Amino acid sequence: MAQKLARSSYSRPTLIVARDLLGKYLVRRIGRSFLIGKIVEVEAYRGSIDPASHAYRGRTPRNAVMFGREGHPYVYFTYGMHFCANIVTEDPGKAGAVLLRALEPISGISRMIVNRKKKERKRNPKRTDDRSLTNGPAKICQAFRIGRKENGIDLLGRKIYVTQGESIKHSEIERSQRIGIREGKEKKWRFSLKGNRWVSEGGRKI
DNA sequence: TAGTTGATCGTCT
DNA sequence: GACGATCAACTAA
Repeated sequence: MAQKLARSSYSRPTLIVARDLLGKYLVRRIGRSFLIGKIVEVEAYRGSIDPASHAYRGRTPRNAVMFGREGHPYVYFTYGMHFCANIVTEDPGKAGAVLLRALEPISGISRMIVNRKKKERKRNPKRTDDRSLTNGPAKICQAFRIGRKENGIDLLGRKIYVTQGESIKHSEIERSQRIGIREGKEKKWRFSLKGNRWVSEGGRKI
C-alpha cells in the first residue's frame, strides 16, 4: 500500500494543495473492501478571502469543519439530494478547502457501480460508460459512500485517506474557472489533468 | 446535441 | 422564504 499523505501536506497554501492532489489516490475503506480512485479534478476554496466559499461569511454550524484542523473532509449536503466532499487545508481558522470534482476509478469499480445504483444500464447504453461513475462531485460521494457521517473524520485515519499516486508533470495540469458558482467566477482555481476522460462535463466545455 | 427542468431539503436571511 | 460548489431525464430540432 502506498504511503498516506502526512498532515503537513494539507498545511500548505490551498492552491498548492489543490494542484498537488492531482494524481494522488483517494482511498475509501468500507469494512474489508477498498475503493480507490485517482484524483483528476479539484477546485480550491479559500475561506474568508473567497466569496464563493461556504466559509466566506464566517463560521456557522455547517461549515465548522472547514475552520478546524487541516486534513479532514468537509462534506456538505446541497440541492436537497447531493453530497460534495472537500479536504480542509491550511491552519485551523483559515478555512481553506479543496473540492474533489472528479476521480478516475482504479479499484473496487463493481462496488462503485452498485453504490451508484446503475439500474438504467440496459435501458440507456450511453450511460454504461464508466466515465459517469465518478465524473462529478456528487457522483464521487455516491460511488464512495461519503455522506454526513464522514464529515470531519480524520484523513490520517483508516476510513478515508489519500495516498501518494502518480507523479504529474506541470504540463499535464490544466487550470480553469470554477464550476457552478456565481461569485469569484473569474478566479482560475480549478485544476484538472489534461485530456483525462473522467474530468467532469461542466469543466471540459470551458 | 443543446437547452430546459424536476427532484428535494438543509441552511441562512 | 429563497436558493444552492448537482444530476439525470426530458424536450426540441
